[in-house]
Amino acid sequence: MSERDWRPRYVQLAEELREKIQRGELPAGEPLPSEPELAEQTGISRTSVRNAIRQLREWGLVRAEQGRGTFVRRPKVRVKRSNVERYQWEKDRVHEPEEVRRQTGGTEHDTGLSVHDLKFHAKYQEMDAPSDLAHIFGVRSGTKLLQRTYWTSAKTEDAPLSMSRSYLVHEVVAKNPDLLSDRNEPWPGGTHHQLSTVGIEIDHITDHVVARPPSPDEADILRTESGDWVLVLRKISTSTEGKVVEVADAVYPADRTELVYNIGLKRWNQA
Amino acid sequence: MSERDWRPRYVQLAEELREKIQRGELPAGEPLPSEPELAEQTGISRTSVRNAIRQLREWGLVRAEQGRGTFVRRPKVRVKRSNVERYQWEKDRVHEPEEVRRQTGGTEHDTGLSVHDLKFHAKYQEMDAPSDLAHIFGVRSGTKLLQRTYWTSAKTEDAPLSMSRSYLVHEVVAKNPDLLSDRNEPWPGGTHHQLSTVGIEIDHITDHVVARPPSPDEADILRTESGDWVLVLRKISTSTEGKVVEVADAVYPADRTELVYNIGLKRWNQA
DNA sequence: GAGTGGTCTAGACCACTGT
DNA sequence: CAGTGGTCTAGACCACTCC
Repeated sequence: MSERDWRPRYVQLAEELREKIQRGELPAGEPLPSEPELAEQTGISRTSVRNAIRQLREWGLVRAEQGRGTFVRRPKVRVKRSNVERYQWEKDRVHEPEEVRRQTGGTEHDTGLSVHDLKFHAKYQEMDAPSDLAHIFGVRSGTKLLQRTYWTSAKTEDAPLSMSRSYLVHEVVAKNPDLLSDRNEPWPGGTHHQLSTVGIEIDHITDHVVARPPSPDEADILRTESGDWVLVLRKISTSTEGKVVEVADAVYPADRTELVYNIGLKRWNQA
Repeated sequence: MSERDWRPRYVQLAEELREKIQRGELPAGEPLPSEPELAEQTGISRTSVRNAIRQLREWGLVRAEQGRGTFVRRPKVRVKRSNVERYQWEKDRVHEPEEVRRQTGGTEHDTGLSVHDLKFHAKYQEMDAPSDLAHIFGVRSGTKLLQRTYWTSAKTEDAPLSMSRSYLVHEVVAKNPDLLSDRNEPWPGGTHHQLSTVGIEIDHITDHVVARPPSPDEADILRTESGDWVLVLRKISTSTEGKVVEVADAVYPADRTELVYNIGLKRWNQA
């Protein structure tokens, strides 16, 4: 006598399919049986079958494609971002000769893809500081900011995408008019070099990491599935004079991203 | 003549309710109209109303409670974890006198809650190293590990919860038998002090941050909503001798957590 | 017991994909 | 064109909460 299974039928079906997928019985890329087929096989209604499939989608195991079928997703390879090393690398790059700086940008360094795999987009806009940014910069709400939006689109499928917004105090960077136009992007040497042209050196950077559901435009650019989340990294850069000079928000698809931070500790015997 | 709205009706309803919530017309804590009520008001079926509400749940805006109603969630306050400072603090604490070490543990430091608000749980188990952990520790698969599971449950509502698993190589810590039993938890001075009793000093720590849907037991302990994700932090500690001595996985509710990393950069003029 | 959300059915039409 | 997933209806019964 086996015990009665009190779980809802759609949960039971979802679990069955999950096990089949994880045992490799339904390999990645393969379609599930169609919804009417599953309904007939299991003797439950199509609505409940759809409920089970919705569960599998929330678990990130399958992806439904309109008119084609529902397919087992291949496990996402997470792209590692080591920001401690990356930020130092970006800073060091400023004193390289221009032809070296031209060869790789931050994005290529992030993704490991070459310039040829990526399309780079940049857009500059002026805006009034909302209260949270004003507070971080230590300026009054409504102070003019330069907002720079960057996104990359990959030519190859399954490549990691990203989207970021950077904020600078307009008055600070306006000393060099070249910094105000997106026609100068991609700037060889990146933000560190841009800021160095107005006499700013960055002393330290603080990363703030949160995860949340994507906004509609983020979902669009990153091509996330329904139920996916994004990792949001707010990078706050402080100059050697102790002023916050840049705030940058980067948005990554959470299931394809791993952030790595290396932290050295003081030795006891050197205290 | 207004244009026809081609979006599905449940999406339209979801958007309408989202706007009402964000305009404050439906304040946090208030119930939505019941499902039959919404169905009647809008003239669509209850199934479609439920679809709209599912959308709002995925957006994290509402929470459904069986038998009571569907309520507007109050925006979650994120608990900040500054691991750079925290890890150094934990290391420094080892050389404090025992009565000081006894007063606060890592958990209290994390959450800002006092000992009285939290129930602390610890469980030790032996296990054979799975291949990923074996690879990190640099030992053979199947090597005996000590697995330590910690979780806190809060007495007050809405308090941040957490759950973590720590792994040590059994042979390494067995030199001090006190380290093998969970009856000695909470250990004054934490892992740094525990390891110091077998002659180990930690030199640096690497944090690996990913986000994913919770496993069923994680969802249970953290009381996450369906559709919520968790932040998983894998902390890898390396000794002054260059060996990985501890791997610890901490799981946090993603919508209540913010991780902060402070990164100092080398000065140009000191190069 | 009345009202809530959770599960479930047996249909229907639609938009999209492939051949 | 047939077959897929997406939307939608009009019912039904259940488990749970609160009075």
